[in-house]
This record gives sequence, C-alpha cells and structure tokens, in this order.
Amino acid sequence: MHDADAGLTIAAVERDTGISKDTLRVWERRYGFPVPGRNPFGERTYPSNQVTKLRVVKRLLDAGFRPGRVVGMALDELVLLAGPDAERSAAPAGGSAARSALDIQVFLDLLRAHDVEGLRRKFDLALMHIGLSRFVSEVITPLNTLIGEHWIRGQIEVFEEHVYTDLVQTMLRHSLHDLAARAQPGRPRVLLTTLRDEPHGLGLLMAEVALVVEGAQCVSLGVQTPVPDIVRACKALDSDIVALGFTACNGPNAMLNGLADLRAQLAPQVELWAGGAVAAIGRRVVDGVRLVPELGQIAAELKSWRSRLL
Amino acid sequence: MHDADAGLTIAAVERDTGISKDTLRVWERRYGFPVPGRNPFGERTYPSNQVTKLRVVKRLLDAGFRPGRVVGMALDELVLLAGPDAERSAAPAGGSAARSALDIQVFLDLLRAHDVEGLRRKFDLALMHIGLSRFVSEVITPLNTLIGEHWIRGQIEVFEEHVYTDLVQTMLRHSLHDLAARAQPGRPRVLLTTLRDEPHGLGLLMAEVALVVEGAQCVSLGVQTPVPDIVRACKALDSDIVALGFTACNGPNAMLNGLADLRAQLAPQVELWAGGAVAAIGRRVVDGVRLVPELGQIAAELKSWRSRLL
DNA sequence: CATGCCGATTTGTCCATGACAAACAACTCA
DNA sequence: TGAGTTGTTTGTCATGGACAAATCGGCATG
Repeated sequence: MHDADAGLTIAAVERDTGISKDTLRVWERRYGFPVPGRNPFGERTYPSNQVTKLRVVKRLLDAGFRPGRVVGMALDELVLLAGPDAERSAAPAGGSAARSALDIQVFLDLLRAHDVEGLRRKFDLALMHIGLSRFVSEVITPLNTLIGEHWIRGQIEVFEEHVYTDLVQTMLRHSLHDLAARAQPGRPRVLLTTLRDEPHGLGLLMAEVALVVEGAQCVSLGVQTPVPDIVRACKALDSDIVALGFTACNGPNAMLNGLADLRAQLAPQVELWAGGAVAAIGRRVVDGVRLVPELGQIAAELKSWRSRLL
Repeated sequence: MHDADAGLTIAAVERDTGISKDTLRVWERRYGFPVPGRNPFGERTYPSNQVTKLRVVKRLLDAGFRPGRVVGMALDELVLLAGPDAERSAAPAGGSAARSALDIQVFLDLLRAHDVEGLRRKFDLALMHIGLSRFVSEVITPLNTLIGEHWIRGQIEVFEEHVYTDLVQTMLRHSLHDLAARAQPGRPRVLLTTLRDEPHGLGLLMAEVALVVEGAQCVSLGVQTPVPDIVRACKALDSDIVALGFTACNGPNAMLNGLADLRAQLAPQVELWAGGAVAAIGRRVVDGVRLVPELGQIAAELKSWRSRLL
C-alpha cells in the first residue's frame, strides 16, 4: 500500500547487498535475474523478496560459488546449498566452538527473545567467569559464526543483528578501555582499520583486544579509512604493523586491489597484516601481506614479529 | 616509477573520495574537471594531485557549496574559500563551549600532535574530574564542533578525525556499560538508531548517555537501520520512544523522507524524536516528530514525557 | 522589508548498449 | 599425472542521452 512495497531503487540495492549497479544490470541482462519492476519513470524498482535472494546469492558468491550456477536457482535451493557448510574450504570453526556449544545457543536464544537486558547480563557474567581472552575466542567468535549462519538463511532479523553488534561492541570497548589505562608503552605499535568498502568493525575490535592483551600498542582508526589516509596515519604514528580487517561481505577484488594499493604505498619495513575472512583470497598469494585468518594466530604472529626485531 | 604515479582507476577514486563513478564522469563532461589520463586500454587514470583536489571539493560540497562554483576553482582558492567559516548559517555553538575553551584546545592539540596515549589519559582525567554528564556536554560536544570546523577547512587529517572518533566511542561505551550494569528497569524505553544513509554514530552514543543518566532504558541498534527494521524493532522491544540521530552530511531530503516514512509506519502512541543537526529541517514542520537539536534538552523532554504519561 | 510563488538552471543519478581483460573451466597432449 | 592451450564466464569501464529533484533568481504581494 505504501511505497515500501513498491521496491527499492538500484542505489538502495547496491547499498544493501554490496552488489554494484553495473553488476545488477548485467545480471538482469544475462541471467534474467533479478527482474525489477519499473516505477512511473522507467527506473528499476526491486521488490524486497528479490533483494533477499540477492543477499543470499552474494553470500554464496563470496563463499566461492560462481554466478552462473547460483543466480538462476530458487531461493530455497540456495538456502539448502548454503546449509551444509558447502564449498567452504578448511575453515574448521567448529573446534573450540563445539565445546561450549550449549552456552552459545543460550545467547542466541536471549537475542531472539529480545531480552536485551538479560543478554547483557549474561555477557557480563561470561566475561567475568572465563576472562577476556577466552570470552572473545569462546563466546564472541562462535556466536558470530552462529549468527552469520542464521543471517544467511534469513532466520534472524536485521535489528536483532544490530542489537547484538552494538552490545558486543560496548562489551569489548569497555574492556579495551580498562586495558588501555593499564598499558605500558611497548612494541610493536599496531595501526588497526578497514578499507573503505568494509563497514564491519566487530572483527577489528576483537583483533584489537587480542593484540592489546599480548602487549602490543594499538591505535584504531575504526572502519572505512581511505588508503592514502592509512598511509599518512602509519607515518605519523610511527606504526610497525598495519592490521586490516575483512569480512566475506565484499568481493575478493576490492580486497585485493585495496591491499595491493596499500602495500605499494606503505614503507617497506612496515608489515601489513590482513585478518578476518581472508579465506577467499588465501589461495592467491599477495606479496608482502601477512594473512592472519584466525584470532588465535595473533599471539604467535606477535611473538614471531618480536623475534624478527633483533 | 610505480603504478602509483600512473594514476588511480575510477573505482579507486570513488573509494578514496566517496564521489560516485557516474558523478566523476559527468563532472568531466560538464565542468572539464577532473581531466584524467587514459591507460593503454582507454580507461581513465586519475593523477594523485587531481584526487587531492577532488577530496577538498567533496568536503566543500558537504559543507553546502555547489559544484558549479567550486569544481572549476584552483586548489589554493578552494582552501582559502573554506577558511573564513563561510556559508555556515547560525550555529551558535559558542555558549557553553566558551567557558572551557582553553581546555578544549588542549585536547585538539594532543590529537594533532598524534599523542594518542596522552589524549586518552587526558580524556580519562577529565571524565573523572567533572563526571559523565558534564564530560559529554562540556568536553565532547564543543570538541566535536571544533573538530568539525577544522575538518571543513582541511586543517585536520582524515585519520586524526578517525582516531578521535574511535577514542571517544570507547570512552562513552565504557561509561555506558557501567551504567547499564546498575540500571533499573524503567520507563521510557527508548530505541536509538540512525537511518540508512547516516553512518555517524557518535551523536547517537552521546544521546544514549544523556538518556541513560536520566533513567531511561535504552536499546541502541547502532547506525544505518532500514526503516522497516526500525518498525519491527520498535514493536518487538515495546519501545515508547524512537530516537534518531542526524548530522549535516546528508541532504535534508533523505532525512525528511525517512522521517515521514517512519512516522507513518510507527504505532501512533510511539514518539519519534529527531536529534542532532536537525537545524536544516527545523523550518519545515514534520508532523508527529519531536525535534531535539540539543543534548541539553533531553532531560527536559524526558521529564515532559513522564508527566504526559499519567 | 519580509514572504511566498513561479520559471530557469543546476546537478546527481539512471538507462541502454557495447566492449574487453582477467579469472576460470575444460580439454589436449606428452 | 601434469602442464599448456583454448573457450567461456564475469565484472568493470565507456559513451551519450535523459530527466527529476533541488536550487536559484526574479517578481509580486502582504
């Protein structure tokens, strides 16, 4: 009845799905999907169910599928396809998560019951119980995975995911603040941020926690810093390491281009670490970039860096 | 010597400046700027000095200038143009800021000297000294204004602004976490977020602080929540008030459309508050939306809401 | 002098189509 | 089995045109 039903413009779809306007038009031309309607003025209007499918398709693409195979499939087929963690290569993910799987489910249940206060308290309890490091690796990390899986199948509301993100951010920043107050100046000095087309900051925050507890001195620029500004910040702050966060939400191209650009403009003695969902680019070697796909590896990498320092 | 000198592709320029490919091409056609070279394959390659100018232009546009006037000007003219805080309307800003102006300047100096650790400590000291409420209203608020002014004139680096934002966010979330742990369930229940094209979350966080210290029960969705999801969240969380944050970075149109849409879809008994830089839309009356341009008004508004409750 | 209205201009975004390089898959041959 | 060659897929870029929404300028009215 409202224009909400009339559908989204192509720009809105680009924002919501991360698929560029060019690509959306070319898919329509080649694969016959999506098939947006037209508003009175000839512009594409994408119905929300097609946008939903586009989001799922995007996830599958990032997971390694090819457009020709998935764009033509029906939505439920896609969900099925995504179900058994198909195609994903060697992401063990299960390991430590399996141990506390029961607890994790409780968090998710609280979230889906919209008991924000209860979730907050449960987070607090867990943090005090097992400590910051284990909280991040055994609660937040598997929860992220779990919520990501539900998200892909559309089994979780957008706002629920927002609530979760905001809550966790507050938890982590709270701890980070406490840690910073007690920190000693030390090496390495790490600069954290994400590239311009990566708006997710949770992974970055988790990495910062992992780094700080190991005694690194961190400065975070938050998310979406343009490459030239990362370079300037690195010089101005005399950083030893630039650590970038990635998620699977962006195609590997954007990642690789940005990484190569940055590496070329950074001083050679500065290390460039890429963390998060870099599985997609793992196969292709990027010169002068250290891949750190797992939070757990950060401690070892730091040790390695320090030994190399001599 | 590297391909860095050869210039950036149009996609890279879009990333670095935030100006869309379409717009870049159309500026070239209409205003004769930028004038990129072409690589062996006919694709545009933007030299870095033109990219620099594009960034300055973008800031001036966000500040309210029109492309026709600024795109054709030389770089130094542009900087000059931004100098005397031209074009800005009647933002009084001074008020409470003037009192502690000296202290404020110290924070800015630390930031521009890239003494992140020192800045963090100074923030901590100030917070402990004057308490959370006054910290927000007498330190963060005027600092935001000050930094905003420097930002427009290009007198502050992008990464410096990023460092500032991240630091303040950590400060505020730290306090917010402490407050939440002690909070009693109470009314009103407030849902905080921003519309989809508003990515700035600092103001939202400040508002959350102001609300929580007054005893409101807040749930924040963070930034950029689509309207339908705000509606769903409001129902699911049984909120009394939906509070939206705005900044001047987006045209008033997006604001007004979004506000009207949201108001129409929200239950009538739910109040809709719009905070932040709503000066731009102040003139046009939006039915059923309460404008709260200043943080200081929040306490009074809450009081008013509670009295209306009976 | 302030205010409101109307035409002219500015400006961002959209459209259609064509083209091509880089990545990938399939196949051949030693 | 492995390495090289060929065909296909796929994202991105280019061109030129079009138009709606916003803005500006002038004009009339209170």
